[in-house]
Amino acid sequence: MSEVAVKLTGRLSPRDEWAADGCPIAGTLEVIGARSSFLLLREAFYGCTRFDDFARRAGISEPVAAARLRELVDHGLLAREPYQEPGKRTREQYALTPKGAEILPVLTALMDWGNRWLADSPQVQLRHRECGAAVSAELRCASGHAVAPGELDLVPGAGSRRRR
Amino acid sequence: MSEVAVKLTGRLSPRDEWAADGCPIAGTLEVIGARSSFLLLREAFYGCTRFDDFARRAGISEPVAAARLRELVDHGLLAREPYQEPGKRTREQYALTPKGAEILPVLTALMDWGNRWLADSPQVQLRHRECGAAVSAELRCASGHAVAPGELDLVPGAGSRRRR
DNA sequence: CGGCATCCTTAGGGATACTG
DNA sequence: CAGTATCCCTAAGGATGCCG
Repeated sequence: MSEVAVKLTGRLSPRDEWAADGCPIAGTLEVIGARSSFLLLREAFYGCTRFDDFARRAGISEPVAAARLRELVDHGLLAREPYQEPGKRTREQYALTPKGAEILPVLTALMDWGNRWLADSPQVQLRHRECGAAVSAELRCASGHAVAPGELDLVPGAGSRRRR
Repeated sequence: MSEVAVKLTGRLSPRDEWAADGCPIAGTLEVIGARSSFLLLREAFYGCTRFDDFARRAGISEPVAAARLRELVDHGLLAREPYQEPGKRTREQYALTPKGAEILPVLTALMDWGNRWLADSPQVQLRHRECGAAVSAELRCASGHAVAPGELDLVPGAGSRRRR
């Protein structure tokens, strides 16, 4: 069995101090790493806004849904907002913030991989509304080139600046 | 606070039977959903091959590393292979398979989000070796268009066919 | 409808010590 | 070096029931 040439070879090896929490991947997992968090975000993208729908469609119990939704709100990925349909009482809804909306590539990449490699799960595709073509999360550089895994270097330090 | 226009509006709402395991996202999480699995895969991309390095650099204990590595091997994301440096004894190494290599967009998307939104984690960037530009996981359709979140439709059914 | 309180089970994960 | 064995703790999560 041959070795797969996908390592980010070259000058990449990060220092050992990169243990768990000193890395943006690990940091992101601290925020959305729970299974139910992924599922709730999935439902948010699917259009869920109400508590009951979140719990039912994500297939998780209400206490868990309540806890995770609160976490997501506290971390600023979802915003809880009152809304009122004419003639009805005030209700609460959960809506994605820009910070939460940018999780979409993560979910898309997970969906892509599942579609390709999991034989027992149904295929689900995102499509570009204008042209109908399948959408996936692919590696691109800022210059617009499609990037293969072997063409990557890993560099520490400042890249795009943080927003908040 | 205004609503964010990022829902995949249109004819998207999946049926309720989409509970946890009937979705490629949930399916993928069944395979790599544990925190330590992500971290081990991260290290595999960073070039780790040996057990000790996996455990130490991922910052997890040996028993956990052993359990997760076995899972990843069982699921076909890593391959355990004997290798031998000249004049030394045989050793085992873990190498990414094509199935495992395709997790890279997931990790890249997680890294992107952490770089942008987590003020307390160090910035780490992937760069395109040829041109030096920053690499990210971005949404593209098969026709090559960059796709904004609001331009998406979700469709069930066959997309790219499974390999194995 | 949108939760919270309580109780319980399981899975993830750390520490330590030991083996081939 | 590459694990295993044991023990224990904590977090994730389900079930049920109650409340404004």
